[in-house]
Amino acid sequence: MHKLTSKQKSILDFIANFGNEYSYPPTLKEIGEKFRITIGTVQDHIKALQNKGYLERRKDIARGFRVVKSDEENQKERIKSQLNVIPLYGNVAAGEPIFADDNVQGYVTMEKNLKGHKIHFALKVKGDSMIDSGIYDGDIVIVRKQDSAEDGEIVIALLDDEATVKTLRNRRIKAYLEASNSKYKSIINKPFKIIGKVIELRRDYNII
Amino acid sequence: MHKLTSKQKSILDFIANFGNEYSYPPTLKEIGEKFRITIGTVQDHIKALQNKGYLERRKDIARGFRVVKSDEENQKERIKSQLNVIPLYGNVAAGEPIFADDNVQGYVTMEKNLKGHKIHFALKVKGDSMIDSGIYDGDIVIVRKQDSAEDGEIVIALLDDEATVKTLRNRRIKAYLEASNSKYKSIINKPFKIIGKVIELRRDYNII
DNA sequence: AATTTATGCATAGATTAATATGGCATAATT
DNA sequence: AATTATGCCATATTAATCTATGCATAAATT
Repeated sequence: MHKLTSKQKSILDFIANFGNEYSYPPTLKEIGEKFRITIGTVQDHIKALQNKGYLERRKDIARGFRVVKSDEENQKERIKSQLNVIPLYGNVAAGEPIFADDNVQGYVTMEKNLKGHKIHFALKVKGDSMIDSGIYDGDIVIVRKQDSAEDGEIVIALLDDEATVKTLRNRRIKAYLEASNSKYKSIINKPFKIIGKVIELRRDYNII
Repeated sequence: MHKLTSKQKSILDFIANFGNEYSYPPTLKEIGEKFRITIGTVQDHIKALQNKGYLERRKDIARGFRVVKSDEENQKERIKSQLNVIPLYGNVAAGEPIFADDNVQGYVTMEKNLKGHKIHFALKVKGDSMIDSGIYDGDIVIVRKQDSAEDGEIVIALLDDEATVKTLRNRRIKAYLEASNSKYKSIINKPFKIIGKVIELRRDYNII
């Protein structure tokens, strides 16, 4: 891959980070002012960056830049910008509305895109009924809201008006919820409602 | 706070999300085309959004929009700004330098502050030797670099030039590494070096 | 030595985009 | 009933921005 000159790199960085302060890319003129060079010179640099594949640009479009590649720092910034901040709900007591604002204990960040653009939330796991699936008391599960799931998927279900983490069993005549702990029996004869599917697990170890 | 009409809200959303596809805000004309209204009408809507405090705009600046976010949005932004982007290393083969750039498989974000300001990295777990501690093959552990740890803490240790996840046992005469799986024996008579301590666990469930 | 690349200047012209006005109709609010 | 806000159009003007072109020099490359 073509390497950038230091001048080109600093211009690329400028373009990439301009949006942190404003919310739009710079114009040629603004770039020129920053580096005390004329527009014509800026054109040349831009052209070089395009040729080297670091920058895309829409013709005749004001501020029509798009940074394709960039250095590591910029990549990190971009990762940050693609994060989703989702609410973390605590233990939901029976009868309480699950998604009440009062229940928000904090916020968790997750990478979006990969996991579809549906609505997500996080939930703190209570109890050890899923221990054989490696989900422990106090773990945090990230959940995608949906009202159905496949056999074997770990779901959040509403049971007796309480949110609970279980494995969904869906293969026979009737769907039921299965605990991943031999101490617990599967829940077969109670009605339940699936509210989401677990897509990620987080566990914090206590730090001294 | 003034409430938005549905028209105003959809225009605000359009402006806010335009940058997801491009990397710059739209022009008045582009907004107009989207909603099949003329520029003059767009002007009116923009003015309304500005008056209500949802949108800022630079005079005479092409695409000079800036969506002013609600309180909730701002809080999320603040959370994002306190994130740390750390490298994710893959399985480190014997003899290879652990922190080589070539081994970086991606990046993971973590909330900083809480966990000290030391240097962190992430590692993909290979094998099932920690299964009884709820750490599975393919899980990602977030590690804080340090060269010692307390009894019972889960550490990343360098053993035969390979990075491995184990529980540190440190209570008797001699420290040793313990697997969390009855199939595996503890590693007592080999020299090892602690390179970090596991502070967080992440597990992705496959999404359909 | 010749060529290419990077860096720079200057300027005219074309195009894009924002602004300024004025007018009209309807719904919501006072 | 009067006022205000909303929602819409049309057009002329000004400002911002991009493009095209030619020229110059030093450094790196062939």
